[in-house]
Amino acid sequence: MKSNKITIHDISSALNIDSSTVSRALNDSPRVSKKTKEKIAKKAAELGYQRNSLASNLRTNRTNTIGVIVPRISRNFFSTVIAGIEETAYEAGFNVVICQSLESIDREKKLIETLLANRVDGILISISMETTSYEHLQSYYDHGSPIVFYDRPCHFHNCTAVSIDDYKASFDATEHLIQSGRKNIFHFSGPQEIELYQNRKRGYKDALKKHNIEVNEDYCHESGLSEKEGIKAAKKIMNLKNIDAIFSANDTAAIGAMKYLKTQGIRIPEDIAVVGFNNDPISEVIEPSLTTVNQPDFKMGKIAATILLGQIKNKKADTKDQSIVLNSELIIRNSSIN
Amino acid sequence: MKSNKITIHDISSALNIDSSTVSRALNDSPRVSKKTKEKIAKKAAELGYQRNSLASNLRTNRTNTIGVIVPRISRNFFSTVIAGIEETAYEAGFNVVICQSLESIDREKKLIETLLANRVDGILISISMETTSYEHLQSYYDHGSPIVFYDRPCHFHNCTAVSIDDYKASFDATEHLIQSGRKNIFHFSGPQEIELYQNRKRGYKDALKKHNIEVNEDYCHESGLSEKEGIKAAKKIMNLKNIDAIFSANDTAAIGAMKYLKTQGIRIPEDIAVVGFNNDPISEVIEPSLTTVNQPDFKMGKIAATILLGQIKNKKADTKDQSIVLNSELIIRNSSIN
DNA sequence: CTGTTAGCGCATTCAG
DNA sequence: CTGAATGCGCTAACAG
Repeated sequence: MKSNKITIHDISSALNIDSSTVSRALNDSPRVSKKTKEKIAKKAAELGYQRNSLASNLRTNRTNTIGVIVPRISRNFFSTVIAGIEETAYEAGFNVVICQSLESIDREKKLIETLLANRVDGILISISMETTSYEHLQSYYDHGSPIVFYDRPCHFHNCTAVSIDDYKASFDATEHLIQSGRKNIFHFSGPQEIELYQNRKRGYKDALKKHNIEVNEDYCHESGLSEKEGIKAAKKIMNLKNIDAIFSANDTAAIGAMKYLKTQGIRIPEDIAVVGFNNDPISEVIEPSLTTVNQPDFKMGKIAATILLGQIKNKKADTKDQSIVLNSELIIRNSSIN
Repeated sequence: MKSNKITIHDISSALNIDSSTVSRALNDSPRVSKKTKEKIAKKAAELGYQRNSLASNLRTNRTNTIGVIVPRISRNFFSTVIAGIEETAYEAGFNVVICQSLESIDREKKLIETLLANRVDGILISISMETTSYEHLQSYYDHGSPIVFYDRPCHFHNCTAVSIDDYKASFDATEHLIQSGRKNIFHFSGPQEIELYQNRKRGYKDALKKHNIEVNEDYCHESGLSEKEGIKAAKKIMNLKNIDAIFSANDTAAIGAMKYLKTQGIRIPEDIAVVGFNNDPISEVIEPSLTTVNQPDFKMGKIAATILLGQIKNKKADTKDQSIVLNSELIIRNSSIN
């Protein structure tokens, strides 16, 4: 019914202590005696006081909230990253606002504006697949609040980016396929405007080169990362006839492809070996023959959040780490290709 | 660098128009002439003015934000509900704060407190599996802001709940199994303190009764809804020996069970037919023999959000709809059990 | 249609 | 250690 209209003034007058002291006590300022603090805390509880964070935020110009922009929360990798971010933020007393760009640059722009308008103290962002320039981040950056990129690396001023070494992971994955006897390796890739996909493709190509395998551009399928796209790519593979392995930038696409290939009587991994990127647990359950580049998801969230919170605290310190690279791990699920 | 310190006063003094008029103009009040509005809009753009919503929120005691509590964002059903909520809210100019309870009542409590502290204008909640009483919602409710339940029905004051008819859907699903010749139907259920699971179990039992099949309590497995639990239940089924069908309250559990059963040489659906609840798209792809109760997810989000926004607008109107029931649909994926 | 006045609830100077 | 005074930026009476 009636909103809890208890303010610091109510407890101030009830106790005959000035509201400024009450404010300090409630914020656990060292400048208030323990005794007074206790008295105030007790009264506050008694009256059912709840701080009005809107007022507090206005006054301090801080919201104790970080914004997280994620391409899509339903993707397991991202929801696990979010779990890591939340754990870290909650422990530090920060709130988390999660927004999904749905891989759309327009939507991403709007979200940034909204987060700016809501004065979040910092942003963690994994840019959308459509994002190739960062002007829309500029206004936020100018505002002075920190931005940390995760998963999909970016170069924007000297903002920190937390990611794995996509080049190396791709190189290793491709080399793994080569070492298990494959030569005609197809690659599912994404938009080359995005650094992540560039790096992965480079890793793929360089592994081929190292082993003196000719790079065939027809073997690279650039597209989105849905199961549907995986199926489309698989059809392309069927037409090529001689493909004996797939290195996919994404599990979902890989699963779609495998599903289709199986319907065509292809045995996996015997006929075509598959390595996917991103560790979706369904792949483990459903496609035990899918070898996977396992990315640190939860850990990535924790680390990215920790860095962001650090930057929020030392507003001044502009000595930001340029980039943090985490290790990934190749999980080989089916021994038959070893 | 410097935060955009442009306030309405800056544009007020630049134009020699009082700040209150500026405020009105910026809010598109009908009480300001079109001419003045244009002049103000132009100057605002020129100076790069951005409203400080913190101040606005403090003044109006509204945040134009709704809170969404969801058990787990990674579950496809929920992430699609969220998509529906977001679409509706964004169109209406509202922000959405998504929080996951992770099925924990403690966490749910904290989230409610946080949302209350952040003065969201309304809450959409699908209660956690641990939630059997609603005291923790009381403080929020007392505050006067509306709460709408979705998916998992609740009776809390006269708050609206949007859900499907779980009883009927379960009845139909079970009857479908019976009509395809099954008699020993196992049921994966959840905590019976939760209305949703009660309803589903009732539907299951009543369908059996209607067809004069004895209800065997040993055939009901009450537990969480993970794949792991599905496997556990499947082991129980193997011991029972005579089970020829499963009606699961959840796709994920059903998939886990199917996976295990297959490893045991059980053919699905020939030996054991399976119906799952919740429409996880992976089930369609991966387990084409899994028949599913298809719930309206996106639509549910849209409807729940629309109702909540309506209640936020007509603060006074306490004539809340008690409950909204949406239709579900049985999607039969494998014709062999018809 | 526009200006005047007065806070929203809190945190932070500056005094003591 | 505590009190008095001030204003964050905006909006909502109330006038005119």
